[in-house]
Amino acid sequence: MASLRDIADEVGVSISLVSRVLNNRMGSTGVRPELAERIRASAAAMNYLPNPAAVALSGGRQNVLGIFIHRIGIDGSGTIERTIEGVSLAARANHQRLLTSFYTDDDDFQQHDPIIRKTFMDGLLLVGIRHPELVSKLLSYRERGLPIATLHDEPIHDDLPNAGLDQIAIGRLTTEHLIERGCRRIVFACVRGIVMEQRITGYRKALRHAGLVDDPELLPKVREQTDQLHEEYGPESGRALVAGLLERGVTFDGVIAQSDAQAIGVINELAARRIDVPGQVRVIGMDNSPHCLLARVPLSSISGQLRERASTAIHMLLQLIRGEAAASVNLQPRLIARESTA
Amino acid sequence: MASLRDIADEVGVSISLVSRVLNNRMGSTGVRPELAERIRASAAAMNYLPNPAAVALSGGRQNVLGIFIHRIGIDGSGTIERTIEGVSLAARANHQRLLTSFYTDDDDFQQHDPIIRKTFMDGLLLVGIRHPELVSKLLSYRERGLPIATLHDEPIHDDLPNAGLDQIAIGRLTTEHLIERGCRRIVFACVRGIVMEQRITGYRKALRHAGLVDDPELLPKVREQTDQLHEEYGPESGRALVAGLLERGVTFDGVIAQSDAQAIGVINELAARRIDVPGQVRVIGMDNSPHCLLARVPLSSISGQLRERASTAIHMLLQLIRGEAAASVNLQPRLIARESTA
DNA sequence: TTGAAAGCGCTAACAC
DNA sequence: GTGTTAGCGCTTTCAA
Repeated sequence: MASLRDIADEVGVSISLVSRVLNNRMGSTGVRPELAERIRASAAAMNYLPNPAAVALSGGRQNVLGIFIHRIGIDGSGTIERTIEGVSLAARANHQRLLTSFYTDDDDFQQHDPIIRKTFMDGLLLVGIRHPELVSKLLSYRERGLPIATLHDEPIHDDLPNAGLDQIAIGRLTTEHLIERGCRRIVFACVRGIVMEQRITGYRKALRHAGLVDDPELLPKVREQTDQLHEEYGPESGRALVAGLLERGVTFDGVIAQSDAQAIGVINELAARRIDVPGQVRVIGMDNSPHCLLARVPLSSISGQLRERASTAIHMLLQLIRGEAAASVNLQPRLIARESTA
Repeated sequence: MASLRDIADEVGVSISLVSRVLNNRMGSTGVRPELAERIRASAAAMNYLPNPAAVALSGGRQNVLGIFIHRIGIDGSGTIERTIEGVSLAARANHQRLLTSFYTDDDDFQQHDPIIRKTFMDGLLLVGIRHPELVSKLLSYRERGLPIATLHDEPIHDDLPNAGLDQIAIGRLTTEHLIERGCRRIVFACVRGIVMEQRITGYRKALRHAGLVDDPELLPKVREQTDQLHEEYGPESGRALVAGLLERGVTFDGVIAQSDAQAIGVINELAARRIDVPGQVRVIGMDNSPHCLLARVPLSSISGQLRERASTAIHMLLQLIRGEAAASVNLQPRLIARESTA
């Protein structure tokens, strides 16, 4: 574990000179190029790497980003997996270490309070479900100088930049896709949550543009008894949706589900009733999860671009840390067509 | 950001005393209880928390564990997700911060070489697929004093303790389960990899115990052209398996797949051939992934106990860090029966 | 029972 | 151009 002192001794110069050379912090003055070269060579030869604790202690950056994750997406959608991987890669590319932690709710988040400080991390990235109850807490961290960015569906506050997804485009693209494939009566499943309105806006836009009617019957509410978000997006919700529609005598030739699991529930229920997918009804899901390939009919879906969003979020956070401004952005989703909408 | 000096000033004692009191490092001597109390009270009031960089720099622990993850399990099996979550919870419970990173192969792992040092972490936990090529590298880190534990299917080296799974039990329990449900000719899919032999041992044990014949035809090799492990465990491998068996005229009434995705491929192919599951053939998967509930017939499976293994691995690593010995262990898998083996 | 002082490895202001 | 010095916040010996 070579230190600056080792290099200084070997080259025969002072520690501070070595530090300045290796950090390119020469201010207005210079170094003799050949000396600088010898210093760099020695550092390389000794496999020198700054002691992060010492750097941090002497007032510098830590090069540590705190990543706090709330379980997102339903089990198996791969959402967390891809997000973490994306964050991890982006952090590595920017020479940042990651301090990862999971939390389940706002109470649990508060437990982390002690370590949410400048002494533990340079900035904080919140991932997953928004917790509006946390806003004041978060703003107080920010007041104390800790930069914060989020990776949520929607920004949680104007001052906390977010890497989101264009929710209107999700509604529009999925609907356009089904229209293109010949659907005329397209069901758009409605779950609870802040993004639904925008998705429906996109849905309606596409309908209007194609000159199709916007029948309220085609906007059925998915209402599981439970409060578990997870179940509202699960396969059972899809089965119930189909059952409800058919019971009410609603006719339809396309279904846009709010998750892949829900879409698979839809497909399974249709199959149980001998309704062919995609022959009689086309079905599309959301998330482009690994489930898509395991469904009895490979499932079309729309991708949340999680790796890209993760990378974007990291860049935003780094901007904030550098003292630059950063604004929320919404990435564009990408539609992946498979057999279920063929 | 209160420091020891702030507390010392307020109480009117020296910094070193405060340090010793708060760390309970009084050696053989003592403090006046009431003084200790005042120090502790002051620390609490000031919301004091040690500066981790300073602690690390002055030679103490960092309370940072490096977690290096190789993508494991097939996409969507939730393996990584559960593992990370388990590791994260266990680390938090033990007041350890987590330094997470992903790697894709041994070359990529080497890229991390610079930060695999005592100055960045107290210990290293390797998660995912074993890379035997890395053993010498890992041992060299260990020589330099960095404790290492692994969370692999199999230990990678005698000196690197591993939190594994009883692979014989996997073979035995799945087979016993199918026998119990009345199966007499049970197919056991054979993929490549180090654990297969043990799983087959378990399979044979169960057969023998039930007095069933061990027909080599029932041990078909899954051999995708590709080198992608991922495909060897994917749904297509399951479809191909069934197709191959039927082509060869092999009769069977049970199938044990090596992953849930493979099992779903098996079920889908059987369905395509109008063979009823579980009526004519019972099928069981492995991993107890979220896929199980999305299959057209809810899939029985066997759980890899990832959260428990993660916790075990963290404890092992902490033992090593404390200078204690730690030995590899194998946890017991747990069978979850669902409709596909009813 | 308590305090003083050195040192962990680094940065940055200032002096030469 | 380069070196000296102080200091970041803590732990730990040693002295009182």
